[in-house]
Amino acid sequence: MPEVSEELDAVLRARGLRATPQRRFVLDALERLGHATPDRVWEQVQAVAPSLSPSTVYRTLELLEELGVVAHTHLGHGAPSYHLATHADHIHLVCRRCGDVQTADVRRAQQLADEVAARYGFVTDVGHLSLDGVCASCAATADGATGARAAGTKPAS
Amino acid sequence: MPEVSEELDAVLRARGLRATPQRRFVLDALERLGHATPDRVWEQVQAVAPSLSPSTVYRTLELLEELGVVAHTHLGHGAPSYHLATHADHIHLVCRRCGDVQTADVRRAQQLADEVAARYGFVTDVGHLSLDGVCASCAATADGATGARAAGTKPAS
DNA sequence: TTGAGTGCAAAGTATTTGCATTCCA
DNA sequence: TGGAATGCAAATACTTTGCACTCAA
Repeated sequence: MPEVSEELDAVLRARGLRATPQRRFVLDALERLGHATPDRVWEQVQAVAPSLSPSTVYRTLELLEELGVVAHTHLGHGAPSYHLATHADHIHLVCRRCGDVQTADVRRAQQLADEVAARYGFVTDVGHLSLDGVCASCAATADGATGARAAGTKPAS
Repeated sequence: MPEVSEELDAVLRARGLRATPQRRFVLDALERLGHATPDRVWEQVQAVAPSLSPSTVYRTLELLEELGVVAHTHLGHGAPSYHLATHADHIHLVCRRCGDVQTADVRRAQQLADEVAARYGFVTDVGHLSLDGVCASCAATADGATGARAAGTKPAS
């Protein structure tokens, strides 16, 4: 039994909102996926609740975000990626070649945020930080040197 | 007379592509704007070429990116933001409250990229780096402490 | 019981694509 | 002239919204 669902019930109760199975399904799916677009979440939820509509996924994710249970980032192309708020102590490395997203625990990210705060007064949300680039396996596959720009005329992003 | 346009002609010729006025307009607009969404570029271009269609803006930006003349990042919500490739030596600070985008020259960004490369083999494109957060003026306006999450139920992003 | 929450379908918004026409090389 | 590039409109993808029905409290 996922602990997040328990937390969810508590948070919802605290706000006088209703704990519905749909909301649990969406949260469970997201927990299982780690990070995912609304579309992927919907796919995943279909397995346990075939009638749950995309609208509900969008509405639920928005609500969960407002409640501070989940957060989202804009990785690559179009769809935003959601993940548990408790899962926010890392940054995302998004490969523009294969579209893969890996997480990284990087201390320097905080140093960067600190510097930006000191010099520009800008308060960075480190949890939403994502780096665009090329992952290790893609860099190995393609001809590392020259290919970077010329090779993929149609990058993932 | 913008120097970028001269460079554009050269780059296009080198690839056997045609130098059309539309392509110059798009590039000029982007140069003037600094960084902008396809939509904003189109708006700007309307002033000099009212008949230029949105499709052409999209196609041109895609081409220019492939040519390495411009680059894009995903700032806030949906629309990608384009900027000149020569303009890539900075990172973006995107305010989720007011949507404003400011640029910052931060040395630590490179250090962060270096650490990620060393530990994960991930090659970061520092030019695409953007930080999500709250800008100085917004932080000052809203109640800085508690309000961060509770206040704006509907953040810009 | 009763109104918050859901499902469905229609409406938006952003971007892409097909094709006939235009015009750069 | 000949084919690349454009403009227009239709097509897609993604997300939001209106409304009647359902069900958690």
